[in-house]
Amino acid sequence: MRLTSLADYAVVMMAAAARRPVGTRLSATLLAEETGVPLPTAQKLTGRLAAAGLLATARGTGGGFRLARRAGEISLADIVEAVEGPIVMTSCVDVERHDCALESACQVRPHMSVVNGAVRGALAGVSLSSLAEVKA
Amino acid sequence: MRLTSLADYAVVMMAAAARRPVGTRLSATLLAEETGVPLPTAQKLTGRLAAAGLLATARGTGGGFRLARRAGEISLADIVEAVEGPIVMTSCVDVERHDCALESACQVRPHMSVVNGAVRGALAGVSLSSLAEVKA
DNA sequence: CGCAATCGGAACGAAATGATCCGATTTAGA
DNA sequence: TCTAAATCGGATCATTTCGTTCCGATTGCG
Repeated sequence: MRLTSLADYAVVMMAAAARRPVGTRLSATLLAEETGVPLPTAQKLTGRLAAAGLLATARGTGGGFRLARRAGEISLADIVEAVEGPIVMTSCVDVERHDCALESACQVRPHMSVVNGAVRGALAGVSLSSLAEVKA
Repeated sequence: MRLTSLADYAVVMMAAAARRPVGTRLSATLLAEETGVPLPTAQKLTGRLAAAGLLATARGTGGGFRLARRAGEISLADIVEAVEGPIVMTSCVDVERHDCALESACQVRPHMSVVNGAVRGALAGVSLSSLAEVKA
């Protein structure tokens, strides 16, 4: 019930990126220095974030990346899912993975879907722009 | 952003226990057979749940355990915390663990507290009695 | 045309989780 | 009172995932 430090780093990096003026050219090195995240780890994260469509990348010398969408259009859930994969409380909720010992007799599963939606909603309700604001 | 299978098992076991009439004498063996959870794992879980005050245990031949409180007074958050420890999204939220690279300059932390509360609230709002109900 | 700087993926090591086993404690019955 | 069965409790070991690090592919500039 805690998000991995990878996801934690990703959130901090994205917030730092959102604090820059839109269109600013960013690099993994820059964000690593600014956030204190180890450079190799930052590179790994940018890769995942780009693969998820949250960052638009450009290779080459003058390359780098920028936010693919406005900060207000990116939610905390998007970032977490980009790094950790789908948000699912239990494997029961995952699409077609019947490894429950009780199979269909499991009475808890339908409730889990509700809980899952509530948790995901809590994360989806927080936009990156609000995270970039300086104060609470 | 997913709870461990240990916590998953614990929820299923507690739900199975809540479905029994109040005061019924339960054992780890019984719940293991009913839920399909491996017996040693079930024993480990009952230990943690008892240590958290969710189960009242009795040793000896006629021993076993029962719910320490009414099912309506036990929330999903209680179970998860009993197995996984405190619910904290990031280490920042944890009490006095300043290992953030940015230390106090981290602008994201105050927002995390809000998110943390929202997620915890989603889990605390689900009681064990509702989980024990047969239908969604 | 060569060089520098960047992203992208692959391999390694470490930590935590999950499953298993054995010992300590307690009560029921003889 | 003593034996014995049944339970909880803690300690040990394999497995998986996470986290870090390193190296190759690609692109733009001099």
